[in-house]
Amino acid sequence: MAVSADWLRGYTDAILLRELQEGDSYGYEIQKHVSALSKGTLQLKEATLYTAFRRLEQAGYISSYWGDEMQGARRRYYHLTPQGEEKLREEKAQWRETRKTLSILLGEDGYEV
Amino acid sequence: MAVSADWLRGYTDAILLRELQEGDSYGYEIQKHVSALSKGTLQLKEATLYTAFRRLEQAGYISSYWGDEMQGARRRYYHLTPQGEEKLREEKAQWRETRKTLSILLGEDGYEV
DNA sequence: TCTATATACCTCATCTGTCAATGTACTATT
DNA sequence: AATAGTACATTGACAGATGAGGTATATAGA
Repeated sequence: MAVSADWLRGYTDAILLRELQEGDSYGYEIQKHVSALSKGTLQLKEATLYTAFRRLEQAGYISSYWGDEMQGARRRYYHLTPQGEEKLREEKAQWRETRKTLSILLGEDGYEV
Repeated sequence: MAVSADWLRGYTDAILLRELQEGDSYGYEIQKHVSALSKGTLQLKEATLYTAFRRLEQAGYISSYWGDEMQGARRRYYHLTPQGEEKLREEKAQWRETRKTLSILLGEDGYEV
């Protein structure tokens, strides 16, 4: 079952920041990695991906630079800034809270309703 | 920590359907109940609540009727339809999938990254 | 009596993130 | 020459959340 847009909204930023925590990377690679990690259930669309990168860079959470590929298509690499690391910590805390709250509200395992 | 808008988006419908699974209810009561269950971390805004009711009724997932209050403000009660029950099952399955996927992507407890 | 608070519902304009569609450009394979 | 893969980018449309505003009843307190 695929994870749809509305359920994804708001998590995109956290996912991208988390990916960059493993080291600098670029759009296409991150897209493939997320797809692989999620076993294909989450397919970040290109437009979503690049809009998110713009947003995150504008906010100072990531910075970017062009790779020096000698052959093949050019790549824009992204780097997690200290503010981005802090933001990621917040987003993860937010996720834990949301997960707990929704599990309660939807009546899931281990949480009393 | 409060659950913010973007993290909530898309879950509203599921939450409301789940509330109605416990029996017919009305906006104000559901709002208070959700707030209590979530220990105040999730405050459904009125506008969000009522637009969601419209959406759900239009889709056939709930039906509504006016209560016969003899005193006090009038109440519009909502009732979960069979289609709504089915929809709730789907939404809960979707939530389990989303929770699993995001826990993996954000590198949480028990899931390897 | 006047005021504030709680109950209870409703609508509209605005904002924001997602995404289909479209475009550019290079490389490798058939 | 055609097809597929890599890689980035923009734009307009769409949908859900919400601030701000409005309506109405009931009760408690100054």
